[in-house]
Amino acid sequence: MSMPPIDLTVFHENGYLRKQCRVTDLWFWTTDKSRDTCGDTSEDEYTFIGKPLIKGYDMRGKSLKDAMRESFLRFFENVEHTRIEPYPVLARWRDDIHLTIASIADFQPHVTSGEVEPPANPLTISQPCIRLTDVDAVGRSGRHLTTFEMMAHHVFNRPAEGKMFYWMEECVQFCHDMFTKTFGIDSSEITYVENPWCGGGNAGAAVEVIVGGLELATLVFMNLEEHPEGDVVLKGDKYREMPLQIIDTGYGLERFCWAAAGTPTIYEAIYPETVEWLKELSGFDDIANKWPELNLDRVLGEMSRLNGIMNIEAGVDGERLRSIFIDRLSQRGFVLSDEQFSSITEPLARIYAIPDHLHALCNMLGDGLVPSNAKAGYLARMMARRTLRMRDELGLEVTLSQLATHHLEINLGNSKMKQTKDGLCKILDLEEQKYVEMLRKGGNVILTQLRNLDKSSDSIDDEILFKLNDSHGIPPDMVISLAKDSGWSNVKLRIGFSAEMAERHALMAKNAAISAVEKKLVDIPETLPVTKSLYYDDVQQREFDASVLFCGPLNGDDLPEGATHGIILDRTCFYPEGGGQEGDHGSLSTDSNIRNILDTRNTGSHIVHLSDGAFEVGDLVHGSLDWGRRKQLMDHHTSVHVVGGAARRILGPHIYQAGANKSVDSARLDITHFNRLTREDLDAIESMANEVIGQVHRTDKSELNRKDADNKYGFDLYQGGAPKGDMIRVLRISDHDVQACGGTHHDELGQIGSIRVVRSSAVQDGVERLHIVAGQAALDYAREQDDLLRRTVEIFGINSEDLPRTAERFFSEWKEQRKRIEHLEAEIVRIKTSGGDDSSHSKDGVRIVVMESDGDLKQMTKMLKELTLDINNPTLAVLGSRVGGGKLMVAITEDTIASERYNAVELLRKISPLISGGGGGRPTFAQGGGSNPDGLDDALAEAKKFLEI
RNA sequence: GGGCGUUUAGCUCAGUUGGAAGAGUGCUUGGUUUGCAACCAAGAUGCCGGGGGUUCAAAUCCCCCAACGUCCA
Repeated sequence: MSMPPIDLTVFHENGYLRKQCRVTDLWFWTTDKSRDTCGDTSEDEYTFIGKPLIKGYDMRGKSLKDAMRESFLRFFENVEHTRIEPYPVLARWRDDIHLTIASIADFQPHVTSGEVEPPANPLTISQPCIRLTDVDAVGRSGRHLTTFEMMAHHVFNRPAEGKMFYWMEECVQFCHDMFTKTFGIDSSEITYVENPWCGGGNAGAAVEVIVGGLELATLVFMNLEEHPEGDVVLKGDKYREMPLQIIDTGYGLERFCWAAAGTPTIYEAIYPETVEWLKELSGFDDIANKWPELNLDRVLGEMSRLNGIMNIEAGVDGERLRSIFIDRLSQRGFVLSDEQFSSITEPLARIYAIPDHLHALCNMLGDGLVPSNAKAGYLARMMARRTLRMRDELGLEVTLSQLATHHLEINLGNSKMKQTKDGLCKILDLEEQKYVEMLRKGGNVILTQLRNLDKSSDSIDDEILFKLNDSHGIPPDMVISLAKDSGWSNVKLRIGFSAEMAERHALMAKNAAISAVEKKLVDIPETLPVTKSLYYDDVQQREFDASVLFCGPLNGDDLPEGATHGIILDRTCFYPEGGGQEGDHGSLSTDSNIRNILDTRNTGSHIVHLSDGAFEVGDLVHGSLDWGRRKQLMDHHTSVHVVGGAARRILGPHIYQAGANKSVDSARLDITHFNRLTREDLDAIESMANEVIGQVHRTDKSELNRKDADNKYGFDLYQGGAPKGDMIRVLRISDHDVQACGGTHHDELGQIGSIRVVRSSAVQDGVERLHIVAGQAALDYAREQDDLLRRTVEIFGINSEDLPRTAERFFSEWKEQRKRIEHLEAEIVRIKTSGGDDSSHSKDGVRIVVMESDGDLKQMTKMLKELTLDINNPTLAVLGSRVGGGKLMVAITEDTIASERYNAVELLRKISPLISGGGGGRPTFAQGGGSNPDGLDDALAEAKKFLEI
């Protein structure tokens, strides 16, 4: 069975007919009897350019968006939907995506899986989203954006429980009423296209709403899940109906604005001030004025209409596309030369893309993101770099932070942001510095790579271009333009190169996606009851009684030494490794048996005790915790929260936990920050942390359902990653820090004693690791440091306060003396080689020296240098040494009769076999060695014999 | 998380096939000129990121580690 037709009363009542599109074969509903395309095909042009379809919205830019959004939300409020505040653009509650890419993403995975109740039902929202997949088309296509708001109404129905709010009929009715009544669009302009949707294991019927050739909304009726026994087949996969039936709609706010403005591109509808400003800054009017006969607005409108039907995908060959475009334009009476086309569209594409990119960047940084060279932070860096590059290509004399400041004022006024404006500007200034540094370094690399390339060459090797892009961040077209500036005036980028590079990246990503499946720790029967955890009720509990439910052999490579069996009990106060906190150790015993527990881990539902021996299922055991260890782990874990809160208060709102580890010896906390931390920063954090444990007596632990937790504390709660399940454990340390955390924590902060932030180190760009010791570990650390100092001071026989000065004196003296030794050695060499002893002979105007030395290679080299450097004393020198199996060196004064007459390599090859070795070098300098030092005398004698002295 | 690249004098960087560690700049001294980011000469400055291996011989080739950079997810 496939999808049945979508046949709704609302269509019939409004005079709609069901037809099949002759281009896409999709079924669609229209009021126009003669229409035979669905509206969103390569033959359906935009009808609203210059002729707005939505009347009564004369404003532009931010006020247009505000008005449009308000109208939408109010419409749905009036029909019993609850308005929900938008979620952040950084999807902190999810571990599968970095950015919020759709309004439904707010409710995935927990609400859509049915595990968690939605915040309201039905609800309406306008969710800012960022999608970077089409980033290359932004500015060029006239309609693509990386940042947009998805307006939506969502419904979560549970028909089996009698909770059915509404479904297709009502949904489409709402949609139709809104378009025709609130926005005054004529029914004849609207087509409803049936196009089933599937993705991520779910599927359902869906309707695309096309207005004036532009898709303004998609209504998805998600009621199917992938299942091998499902009876609905979609694109080859089987699906069955699921208990939760969701209406997922998406209305493009910016597209509404565009349809209301009728501007040539979407960018002029939503960022008019910025577009004007950038045109002015870049002198765009001068370009336009070069061809007064061109009516630019009409050309742009025509281009936009063309764009609407040409469907530019990323990676399409730019050159080819351009010629098609110019052809199509001329068919429509707009004759442009190649030059005209490029010099208009290229700067415009950048002018259009910059505000879009700034919008994404400001939103991401506003949510507290720190740019980085990895993970989510990289997305911000990429947007910053793209913006900077376009700025440079346009020749704009503004900094990135000035651009952002402008954007914040004009397009994001009154937005609620976590990051401060100063913080945002500081981050962008740093990004600009890094960008400039990258360009500077890249310039050097280009010159080095191209050194061997002929100046008249017209292309650069593919491999060089790939490497410059992938390793040094210089995109191919920038390489070309820099190369042109440096004298390779003919080089061009091969047509289709960028597409090839994208393909190559896609292939690499595909290969990398093949990942290993982890082995299960133990094979647990599915029916085993879930372990009851006792450690939350009383974190001080050290002893308990329980019965053994399961005992089996352990699998895996990372088992502690001696661990053989995994034991599952009905209840336990052993904390399993989780949230960066290591698992508990201790023992389990019966009257006759005692086993050591070497680690404790979690399989999701069961807590596995890693034991050094077995028990029988049904045994009653007494559990006993290694309390010293647990206390220390709790000291560290609770300290990490205290330190994290202190870092946020001192360094700024962008501080977010990027990872943590708590072991017995120390704890590590990785935080997002844009700079390396100084000792002063660490001292300030440390001081505040200790103040907090002095002032705040009790920690506040609560268990909330997710809906209430989100509501009460927001998404900063999920510093330690996205937790699973409906119930969230929250640890609150007064106003200092609130986090969702499943670890074990002290009830009284005073238990920690003291906290030391020992040092910080870099994890990746934008992430700083704090090394923390607390409680007994802090004491141990202090003792260790004292001990180090004491032992060092004893060696020098001084007081500890004199240590730095003394160490410095010793180091500089050592360096000085080392140098003096070298000089003295050189002096010895001079004395040895200048004397007229019997090792020196003269033959036909060439001094010949054959002697044994006792130095190493370096000293011998020095001696040879001394002997053969003087051009006025042509010399051939042979030195031998017994060091390391025997060494031989031959040197000849260059550019003299000596070098004409003798060949050092030849001579060396003659004599080196006598010490069982080989060697080589240049004609005037050869060296070799062997493994028979006793043959040295023979070798030197052979040399003398060969030289006839 | 994966791929690639870089690491050499205080700084910016060369270093070819494994065979005598370099340039520019800065520094010190002397001279010249004393409007100078001037000129001339001499000089000092290096665990060639760390560890292991191959080799008679490694800045150079191989392996491991680290820091930094970069592209992709």
